[in-house]
Amino acid sequence: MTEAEFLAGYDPAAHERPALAVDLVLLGIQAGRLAALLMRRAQHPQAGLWALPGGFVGVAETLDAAAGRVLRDKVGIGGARLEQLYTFGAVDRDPRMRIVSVAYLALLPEAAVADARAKAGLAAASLIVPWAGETGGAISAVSEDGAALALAFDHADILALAVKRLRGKLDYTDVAFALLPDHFTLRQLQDVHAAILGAPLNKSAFRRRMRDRGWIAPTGAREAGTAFRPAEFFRFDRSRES
Amino acid sequence: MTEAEFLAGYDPAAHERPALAVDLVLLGIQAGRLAALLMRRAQHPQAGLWALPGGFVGVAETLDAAAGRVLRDKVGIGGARLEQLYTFGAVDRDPRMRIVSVAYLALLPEAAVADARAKAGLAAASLIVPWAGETGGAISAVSEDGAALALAFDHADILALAVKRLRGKLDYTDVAFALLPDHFTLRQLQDVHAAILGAPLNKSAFRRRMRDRGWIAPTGAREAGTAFRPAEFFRFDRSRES
DNA sequence: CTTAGTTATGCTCATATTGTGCATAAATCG
DNA sequence: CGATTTATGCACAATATGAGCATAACTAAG
Repeated sequence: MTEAEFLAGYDPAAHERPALAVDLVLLGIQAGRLAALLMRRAQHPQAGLWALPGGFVGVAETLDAAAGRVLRDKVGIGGARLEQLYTFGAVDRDPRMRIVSVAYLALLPEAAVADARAKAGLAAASLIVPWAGETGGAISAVSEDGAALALAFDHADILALAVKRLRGKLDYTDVAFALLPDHFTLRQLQDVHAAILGAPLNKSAFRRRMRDRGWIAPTGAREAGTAFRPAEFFRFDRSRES
Repeated sequence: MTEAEFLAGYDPAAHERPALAVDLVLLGIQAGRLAALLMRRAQHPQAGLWALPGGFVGVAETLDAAAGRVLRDKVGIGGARLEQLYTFGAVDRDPRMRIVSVAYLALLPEAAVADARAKAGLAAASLIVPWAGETGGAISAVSEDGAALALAFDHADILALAVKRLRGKLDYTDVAFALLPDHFTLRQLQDVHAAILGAPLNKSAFRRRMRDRGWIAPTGAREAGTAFRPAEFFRFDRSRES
């Protein structure tokens, strides 16, 4: 049977379908560390556990649109860089029914992290991002007092994949700039890279590499109020992005 | 409203849901070039156009399982390396109804490509993989007589993304070995890389890089029947994969 | 006003990786 | 046996990265 025959003979209404949802991994920098924004589940199942914001996909709604709607309506953030991550389809990932979830990665500038935390039901969890060898170690979420947070459903897997994806794209895409304000110093940029990788970086080599790459342009402005030599502010030069 | 409230108040049966399908991009090497296996659509819509093999996801079936089932039942290949690629959710991507499709990448060794072509309804399309700058140019499919193939639905987008993903993973994962037989020469390995990248590679540098990486082990065996010095066969050394 | 303290920035040198070319090896074919 | 062709290893150049140091620029303490 060919695909065409199969599709022609298939009555979609006759079969039960999985439900389709989107889940958002909101990542940002907080206090110099990589942090995720999580919601505490108030009801069963998995009441009290921490979960990614999510919602079902409407029948006339794009996946990207569904992710944007969740970001706007549930997290209260208008714009952020959204990127599809992976689709999770384990049969028993939700105990209520079969839900296939398209995970999205949202990269928030530091100011948006603070904004979002002010909303009800949202809390930031610092992420422990160890650098255990090339591929990195296990990622775990801890609250501000250092206690490990239990995540609902398969959301720990989703979170771990998000951090790994972020790491992988870090040095050949512009993801780091999405976590920074418009103007930033080279040190801030380096700190973001180090937070994502979970490892310290060579200062000279990092600066040289970033400048040679041509993605950043000096603004001429300088930091103020520091007790030492002020650093120059740079901005992301989108025009020279490869 | 929190996520928990939303989910609790949501009656999944009350809303119309998108249908969920998987589509398979079958990539392999044929005559030294990167090729995709496509099916010609026999019926409307888009009759006569070329399409990726696909099928709907059962309500009690994992996404990976659905992809494996399509590979087995529609393509007739038992085992191949399957990897989730991206989920396509444009509202009008299928004119019949709303279908969200999880695209999978299947990497076939050269022998499996020939096997699969013997099955009814399957044909190989060579892929034009130009190297236009860093990110690569547009990917197009051509038949063996050189004519461009028109692809159904959004399958050209899916195909293009598959090749880009393959390119991106080429030099830090073992994807190339999935397209080769168990024993291969360094030249064969280089040809696979060149076919995927759409650009020639420096021979000395490539050999040195591959050997230094430690992923391949010499077998001691050599080519036979060549009109010149025979190359040594290597095998992929999975034990030293990072 | 001077000096200590701190970080920014640019420079140099050592090391590692990659690009490039060449010499030699090993097979077939005339 | 010599011509031809590709495989393999080596040497050198060019580039990228790691690491450290000298100087600059600011604040705060004295």
